[in-house]
Amino acid sequence: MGRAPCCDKNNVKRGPWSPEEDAKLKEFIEKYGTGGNWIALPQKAGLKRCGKSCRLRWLNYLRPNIKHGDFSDEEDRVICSLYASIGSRWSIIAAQLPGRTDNDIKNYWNTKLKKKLIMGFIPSSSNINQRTKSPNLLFPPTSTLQTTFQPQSQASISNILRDSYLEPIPLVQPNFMYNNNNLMNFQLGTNNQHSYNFHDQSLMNPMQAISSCSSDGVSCNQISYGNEEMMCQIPFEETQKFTLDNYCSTWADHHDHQKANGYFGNNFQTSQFQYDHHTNIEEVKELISSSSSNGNGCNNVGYWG
DNA sequence: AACGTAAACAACCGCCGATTT
DNA sequence: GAAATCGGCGGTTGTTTACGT
Repeated sequence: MGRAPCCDKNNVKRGPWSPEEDAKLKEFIEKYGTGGNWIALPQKAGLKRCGKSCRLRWLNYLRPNIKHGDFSDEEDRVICSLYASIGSRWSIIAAQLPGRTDNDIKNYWNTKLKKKLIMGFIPSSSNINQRTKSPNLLFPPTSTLQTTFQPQSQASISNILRDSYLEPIPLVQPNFMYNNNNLMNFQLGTNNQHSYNFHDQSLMNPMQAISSCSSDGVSCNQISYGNEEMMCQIPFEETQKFTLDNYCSTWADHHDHQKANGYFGNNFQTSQFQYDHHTNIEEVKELISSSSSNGNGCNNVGYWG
């Protein structure tokens, strides 16, 4: 049995939003909120729109403090760095850039940033060597990665970016501490500017936890921007296994293989891919151009690249 | 000025996971 | 436990605008 459509497509308006519709939607949400039900919202607000369409319009355009255009160099680097580490998880990337929407970033990446990268307009990080000196989860000094493919010629943009070009940013450079209960505190961020509150007593997938911090600007209650303590607690014994070298397979051991495919890429397998720290920017460029033919630079390695 | 093409952006589609019934 | 429902996400498509010839 197929899923029922969210609205009667014959009875809803589609296409660009008029200023009147925008005003109606904005006024309604500012007055009553979304009520946690986007499907019912358009009728209540007097709009002949699909609920999903209203949600998108609000999140991407009408909600307060949205920024459009004029991405800074710093934003460019954040986007590239995150893309390098997590791939096209636009909502997560957007969560790191206040005022930016996933749609905006996605469009920006697809239309401009990739080209900028190819043209060499994005400066590589000055502290790229520092990362190789400091141990952390996702950027170990030397490492093998669990991937679903091996030939470097087919490596994703992400792997190359991650390894050879861009600095890690706080999201992917967690600090680890142990508390009295042999639980590891997992601190994301180095300056308390961006921190996360999440708690999971099991070996967890950090990306899954982070993804719960959506960029919707309405429901997110897990991101904090203050000095709050934030932690992700992982049982001590699990931290022994918590390295990039074996993280994927460890995670897969604790969860079903189907999910592993979801998190680490389709047809997850345990063969290893030694990645080359000396990959140069020319290869990045090549990969960008070659990956554009399959529509997604990180198809092959799922969330890790 | 008219046309064609590329770029940029907004919006839609369909799938997935979580939650509710 | 199964089905229905919903929100969220990423990929794709459609439309508008800018630019070149």
